[in-house]
Amino acid sequence: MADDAAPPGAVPTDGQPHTRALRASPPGTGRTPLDRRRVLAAAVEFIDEHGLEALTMRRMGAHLGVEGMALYRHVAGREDLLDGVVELVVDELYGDPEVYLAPEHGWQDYLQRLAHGVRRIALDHPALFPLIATRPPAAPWVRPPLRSLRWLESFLEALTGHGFSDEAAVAAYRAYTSFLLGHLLLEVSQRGVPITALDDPEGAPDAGERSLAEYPLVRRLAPLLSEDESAAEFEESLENLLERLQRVLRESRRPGSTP
Amino acid sequence: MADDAAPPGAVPTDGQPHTRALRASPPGTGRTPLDRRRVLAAAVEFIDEHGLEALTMRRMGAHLGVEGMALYRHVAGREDLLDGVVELVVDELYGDPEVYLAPEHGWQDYLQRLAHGVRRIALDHPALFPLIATRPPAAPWVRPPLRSLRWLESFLEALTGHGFSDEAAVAAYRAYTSFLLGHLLLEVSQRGVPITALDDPEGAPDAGERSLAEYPLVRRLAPLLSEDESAAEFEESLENLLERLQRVLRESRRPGSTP
DNA sequence: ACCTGAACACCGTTCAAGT
DNA sequence: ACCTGAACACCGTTCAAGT
Repeated sequence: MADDAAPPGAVPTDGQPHTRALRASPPGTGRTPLDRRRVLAAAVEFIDEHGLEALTMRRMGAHLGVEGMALYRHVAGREDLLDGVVELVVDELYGDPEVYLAPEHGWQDYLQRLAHGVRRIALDHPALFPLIATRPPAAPWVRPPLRSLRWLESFLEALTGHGFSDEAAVAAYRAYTSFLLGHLLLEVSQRGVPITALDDPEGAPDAGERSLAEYPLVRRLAPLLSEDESAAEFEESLENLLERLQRVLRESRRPGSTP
Repeated sequence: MADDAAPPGAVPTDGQPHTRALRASPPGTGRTPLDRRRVLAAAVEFIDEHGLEALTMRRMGAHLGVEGMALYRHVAGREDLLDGVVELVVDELYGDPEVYLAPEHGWQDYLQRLAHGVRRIALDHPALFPLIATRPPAAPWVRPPLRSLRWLESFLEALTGHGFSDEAAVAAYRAYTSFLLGHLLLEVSQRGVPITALDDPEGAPDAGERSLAEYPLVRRLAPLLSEDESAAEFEESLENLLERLQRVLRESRRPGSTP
């Protein structure tokens, strides 16, 4: 990611010429050799641009200026490629200063920042989010879209560290992931993932537009239904979830029942 | 849907023998000819049994005792097959007496019955639910897992008919679908969709089991994390959502602010 | 009317061969 | 060390031909 430039502030005395990586391939072509990271990054780019179902090993090769078969040196196969793509994209979270940098402002702040970080990823890669949502996780107990033991650990740490019981922390993890998954999957699909194929047969009158006569309420509320309040709804549902967790926390702290 | 039986109460005088459909194919084989419905039903069966990625046109043909190419007479192609499968499964809801039969017991009862109906579908067809969740809907405004204008209309009718404002009804639809989608997708994927291929290389020590040393909290909470409280969590989140909607309804009814 | 066989373009994947 | 070319098994899909 950051290894194509000299370390910032380093004096250029280590004798590594800038062009080194560039002449590993047939001299004159000036193309740096592939590696797993570059293949995955190119795949993310490709999917963002053309959608998931357009991705074939051969087309990925072409996108990288190489035959499709060359990819097998860097990924185990198509499935592994997709796993790697999901991992790469989700790992953006670790580098997101909005999620990570801020010091300790309590568990609510933590959940807020994490949720917004995941949402940013979803909106940046709408065509990829269904994959993030549905690929079987690599480790047990991990629930998409938080696809790693590392985030699970971090999540549990944040909550138990702020007074949540073990049970409450686990329940919170489940409720939180459900919320993120449901909301973001629908938000992303609503934003119309790029027309899957080249099949937009001109001004096709939207298929169901005719049958709208049978659904008078839908027709009457069409203007409302067309409004996109995703962002506000996300904030509101998230707030609501946090309040619910807050309540759980308060109640678990005073085991009696009187205020 | 219900046209394979005589109308209820009709006298059997229309002289249509039971065996009619059974002798349309090569005499002696006794196989009734295909139709779209049967193809779709067989596909549901096949996916339930072997998983999504095992479904190819050729294998579907074999499953029906026919060459794969024969299917093209009844479905437009693989994509259309999958669309049809999703539609067929979701349409089970219309025939579900637990969802439909009961008379009017208010909007909360309606949302409860509908939610449980959708959950039953998800649990009956775990391998299919990701498709229900992610296939682009046929009509605008429709949000999975409620994949039809008919349910959207019914939903809006139930809420506006019980005092919800247009805005509140639409917001409720969005919150409700997000909840169902997120919860059920995770519940279904947690139940371990059948091993995708035949690749379960013996007692593979669960991949991440070794690295558990790096995640002490996860390890400590492993027993809790392994518990499956999906059903209870579903009920609780649903209750919570209904209470939230109840609050919205109350507030919209007395536009002032004092109780 | 409904299905089959052959054919086509395109897949994923393997592997010997090139440089 | 890294990529290419040829090959294989399997796809989805079309269409003329069978019954």
